[in-house]
Amino acid sequence: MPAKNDLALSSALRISVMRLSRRLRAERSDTPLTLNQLSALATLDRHGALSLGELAAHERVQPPSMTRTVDCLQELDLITRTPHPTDRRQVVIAISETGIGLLTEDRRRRDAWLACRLRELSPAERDVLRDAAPILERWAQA
Amino acid sequence: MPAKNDLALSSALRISVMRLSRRLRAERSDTPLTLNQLSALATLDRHGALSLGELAAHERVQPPSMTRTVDCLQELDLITRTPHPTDRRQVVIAISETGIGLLTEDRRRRDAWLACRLRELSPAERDVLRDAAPILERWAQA
DNA sequence: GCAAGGTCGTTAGCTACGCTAAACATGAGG
DNA sequence: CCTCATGTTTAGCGTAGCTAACGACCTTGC
Repeated sequence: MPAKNDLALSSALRISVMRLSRRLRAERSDTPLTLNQLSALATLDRHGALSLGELAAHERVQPPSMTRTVDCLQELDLITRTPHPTDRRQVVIAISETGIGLLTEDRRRRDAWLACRLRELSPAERDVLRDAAPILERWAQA
Repeated sequence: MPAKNDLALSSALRISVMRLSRRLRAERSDTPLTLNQLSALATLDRHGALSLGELAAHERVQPPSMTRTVDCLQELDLITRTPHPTDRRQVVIAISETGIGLLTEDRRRRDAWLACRLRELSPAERDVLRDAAPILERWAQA
């Protein structure tokens, strides 16, 4: 398969991903959190406490952007900001009990749109996406 | 496979898609156009002239958002706004010669990041994405 | 005909969420 | 100490989505 097909494929993927992200952004549940805030919270849940810079790197975002996200999460008592034990420049962000509660409570409801779409697929199609997800994930982190 | 795996899958897909869209937005080429403007232009190229409302629907966007996108494209003479022949409320948007030129000229350069990533994949992985793309595309349009 | 109400596009104003540049605070080394 | 590097925040900007409201225009019912 020559490069021509790859170009068409990348174009299709690009447009689909952009539209799907818009779609997902609109399909958020009734929590007060945006998808980005939820994503940061989930990252803290999965990886444990992180410095602001590490969290920003995980979310592929510049530190100033993460500061604002964290500000909002702290406002809602979903995370805690504590000074780093040895390096007082750093700030350690950790998910709070309230945050964990919201996350587990929300995991049942969020992704409703995607989960619903998944159920509409054939098993073969689901398998395709199961294979594709790690590739997209790798790209998103690269 | 029970619903639990589907939930994990939808969660992984959601986060990947959101991060990838951020990534793609940052990796735009040196054209003066954003990815959304390019997407709208490509839609006009593929589907021919559309009313603003139709174009907005195609792009899964509300009409006011599309008005602004189209304003910008018209500023650059990439599209034309003409009154609808019979219904003077509507506006017909069509890609211009300049727009087609920019599109074909740009198709070679854009998607560089994704195309580059595609080349890094094994043939099997490319096939996975080739299968996955239509599914994502269907979702994005649904 | 013509007034009432619906549709299409635009304008105005809001929010979310990225970014860079620069300020501030702290740590490390000469 | 003084300087320079590093981590976070502040300030300001840009893009792109949304809803609400408005004007222009069609359609319909009287």
